[in-house]
Amino acid sequence: MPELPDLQAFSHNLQKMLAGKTIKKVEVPNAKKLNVTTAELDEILSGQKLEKVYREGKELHIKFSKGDVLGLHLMLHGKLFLFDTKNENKYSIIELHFEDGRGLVLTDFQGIATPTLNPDKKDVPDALDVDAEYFKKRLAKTKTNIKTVLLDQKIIRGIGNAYADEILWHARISPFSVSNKIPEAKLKDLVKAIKGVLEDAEQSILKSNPDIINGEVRDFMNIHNSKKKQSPTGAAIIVNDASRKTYYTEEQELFE
DNA sequence: ACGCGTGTTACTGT
DNA sequence: GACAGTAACACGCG
Repeated sequence: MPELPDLQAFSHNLQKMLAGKTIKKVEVPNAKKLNVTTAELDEILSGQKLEKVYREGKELHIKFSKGDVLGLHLMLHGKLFLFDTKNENKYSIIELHFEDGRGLVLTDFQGIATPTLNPDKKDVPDALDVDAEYFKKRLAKTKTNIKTVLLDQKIIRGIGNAYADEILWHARISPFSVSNKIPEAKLKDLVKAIKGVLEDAEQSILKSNPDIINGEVRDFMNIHNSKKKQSPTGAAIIVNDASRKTYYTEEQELFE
């Protein structure tokens, strides 16, 4: 469930709470897709000091003193918890035990959240780094609708279903617009909306939940919000009937 | 109490 | 190959 602003808030707080701690042991009760063996992971990380936690696309990255990085992808339901001495949370995927006795656990009842040791560098830009020029070039031949593009991690990393709707409303672009029909000026609005919506959301989350490291806060969202019937400017919010719901209004221009 | 929600991969079909 | 659509993963939550 967490999207980019949630992950951004988590990384901020994990950094505050965990930087400087040294790994005593790593346990991996359930990570089918981990790219190294449990023994290798424990061997490599044990003794290293946790230096930094940051977000890359939809992953959290934990950087250690010898330069190794542990990537955590929370997928739909991954949750992080801190614990004293022993993890009591169900559905544990991976546990980092620190020398002071405390620990960090990633859980996922669905079992699909994934840790990765030293994930490959991606050349796809992060959502907070794109500019209009990039979109113009990248979308020139793309006929897919713009919402699908925002969700495509091979084009732009970090945006999920809920924030895609929120961003497109702010840019006043219909989610069903054909990507290569969107005029350049509108692509500029889109880039501004991406940064504005995502950065404002992170601030809202940290303001209402200063220590958050899991879950999600969505009550401030204006469009992708089942409790709201109208946009802030008074237009009726329309919800389509697909498996991934799209929320939008007639205020958004359709390019086709 | 029961239906909704979320990311990714894998697959079919046009 | 581009693009659309769907299922599966399986439970917490209101």
